[in-house]
Amino acid sequence: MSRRLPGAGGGRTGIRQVADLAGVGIASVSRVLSGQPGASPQLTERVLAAARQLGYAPNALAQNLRRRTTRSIGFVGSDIRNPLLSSIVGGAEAVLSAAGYSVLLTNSGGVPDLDARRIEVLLQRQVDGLILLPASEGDPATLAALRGTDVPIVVIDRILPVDVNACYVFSDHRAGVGDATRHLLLQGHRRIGLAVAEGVRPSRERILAVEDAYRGLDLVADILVELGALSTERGENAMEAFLDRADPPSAIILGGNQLLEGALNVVRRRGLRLGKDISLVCCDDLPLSRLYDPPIATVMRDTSLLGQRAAEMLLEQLAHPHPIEPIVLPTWFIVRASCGKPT
Amino acid sequence: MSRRLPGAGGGRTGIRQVADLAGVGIASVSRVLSGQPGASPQLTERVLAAARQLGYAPNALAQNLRRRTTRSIGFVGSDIRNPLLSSIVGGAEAVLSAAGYSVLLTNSGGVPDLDARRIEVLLQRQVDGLILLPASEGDPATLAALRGTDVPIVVIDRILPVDVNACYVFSDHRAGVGDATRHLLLQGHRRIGLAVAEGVRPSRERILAVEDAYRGLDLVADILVELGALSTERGENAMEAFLDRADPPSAIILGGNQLLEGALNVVRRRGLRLGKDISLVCCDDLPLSRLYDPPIATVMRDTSLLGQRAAEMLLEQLAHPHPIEPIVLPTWFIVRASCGKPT
DNA sequence: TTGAAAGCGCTACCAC
DNA sequence: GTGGTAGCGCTTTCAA
Repeated sequence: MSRRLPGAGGGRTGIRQVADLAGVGIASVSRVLSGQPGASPQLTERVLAAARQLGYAPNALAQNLRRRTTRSIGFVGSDIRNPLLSSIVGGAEAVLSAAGYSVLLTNSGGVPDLDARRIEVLLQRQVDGLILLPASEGDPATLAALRGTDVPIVVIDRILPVDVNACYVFSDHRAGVGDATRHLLLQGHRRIGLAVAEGVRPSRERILAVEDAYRGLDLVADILVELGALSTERGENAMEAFLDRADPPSAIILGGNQLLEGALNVVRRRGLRLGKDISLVCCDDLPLSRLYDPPIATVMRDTSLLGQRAAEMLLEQLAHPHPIEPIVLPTWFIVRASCGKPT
Repeated sequence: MSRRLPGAGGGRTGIRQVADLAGVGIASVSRVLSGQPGASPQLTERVLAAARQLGYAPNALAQNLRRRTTRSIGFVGSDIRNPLLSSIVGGAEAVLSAAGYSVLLTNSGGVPDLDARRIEVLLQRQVDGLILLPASEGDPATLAALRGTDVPIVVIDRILPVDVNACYVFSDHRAGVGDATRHLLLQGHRRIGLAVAEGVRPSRERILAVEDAYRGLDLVADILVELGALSTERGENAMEAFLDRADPPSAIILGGNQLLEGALNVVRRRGLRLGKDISLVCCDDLPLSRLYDPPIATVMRDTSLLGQRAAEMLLEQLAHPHPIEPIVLPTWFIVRASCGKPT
């Protein structure tokens, strides 16, 4: 029994209305509008006219349910407010939307448990794929959620257990931090402080890079590591921890731009001269890093590209799932005046 | 042992499988899992057990199609890479996901035509509502797309024609810029350069605020306005345009943090001393603005709050559509050393 | 209390 | 070529 009211305001305009107005079957409407071959010019014409007249747009929900694909992907990150993440998201969104995909964005705020929940929601929503930059690499709930699905997963700068079946896009943190460390060592620094996040790949790589650099110059590694979150406060704490030691490092590498502001606060507060009393290198850029006085030496990378590559990799997997080698994108060190010789 | 092997058992686990395993009808499964009253304890128990055993999660697509609501909202912005936008998105996402909504994020890159397309896509995807921060206020395609829908729309810092039927969250740009201008005038500045984006509410408000400030002090307004995009290059151009004049302004207000880096480049290149040779105020913060030498005087606002309020307003409209007054959130001026007396 | 069945709006198969 | 029609997986009457 049809419950469509006659005239305006009755039912929403669906494929049925278009078919009626054009005087054809709904199958034909579907075919024409989805550009499938095998419709006569005049039928095509009639359908198009009717659709235009009604301002018809297909209900993606129904299409998706039927087609068993949503052309949407889920992005799971910790905090979009972080310029790093937003740049990655921006890069990924550009590629994905150009390919006709929509991005479902979730923010866990760094709470692992939320990561898991958000992933479950995304999977319920039948996303076709996932791009992940989780706060932690080992959260059981997150891993369980991930193991329960078949959709392609691309992970950025994290390593998940093999049974999760993900693809990877990494930054070559070793290159940039290695160069930075070598520079510091050649300047004469012998004890280096390293403040990094806990339990994620970039931190491990950075620590290894520093160690390697010592070794490469036949020096005995003398490294102080501060593990913790990535935040302004943490930047302050770590910096103070380094400087309060009886044997403070003469150079410090910050494993994240979120730490920079805090670290600089401490430097100022203590009246230290950057590049003289203490040398500083920051991983990842900030808009004014280059213009700071003195300019902040930085380990750079193209974060937008990181997102783009992740998206491309996902699209590839969507088209044709297959095991694939991780992509490794470059980082590079830019010497600036925040690094100087030790006193 | 709840994980199903791929391919095992034939069909994906749907409500049907749960019903069969529990030996009940699918209607009962639906009722139990959506927490509707009127199911006996033992039925509930059986269904829950079966669902758990199969690792069943309802297909949100099917639910949404049937319920005619998706619990998703679309966010349309120009560039998520802009810290301002990412902070707004972050605030909105937090509120929305806490309320059970997902966010579909789109980035137009500032191309008005893309704004329109993205909105159409979101509407096809049946989002329940829209949060907009469009690049332009007057793009015909965008407005047409917006007029074609009934979903609640919340617009941030833009004004759309009344026939679009949107709700608004504004920043009180006049307060902050007014205070900044008064400060500059009281310092003795008489000619002020203002670099703002073209054709959007914040720019109009800022111009008015500057004019009002002159008037309030019984001064004849002497304002130079540079209209354009918001980018580093534009910051350079605008700054050069101001400084190249025969009668350059002694103080400059930048209507967007995207302009700051470019403006500072020019200041440096020309060897000008900020706060002495030229005074500078920037609208919206950057992580290192406060630590710059000299610190950058800034018109502040809580951008995350902007996103939160927008989200809350949308949720309100979702629950109960009704005309509602715009929300206006504060901005405030923070004097810093980049402002000084004119020479 | 429970279940069968009618769709939600669409695609794709199959017959004409 | 074209148009019925059977579902996609779910919710929600309605009847039992």
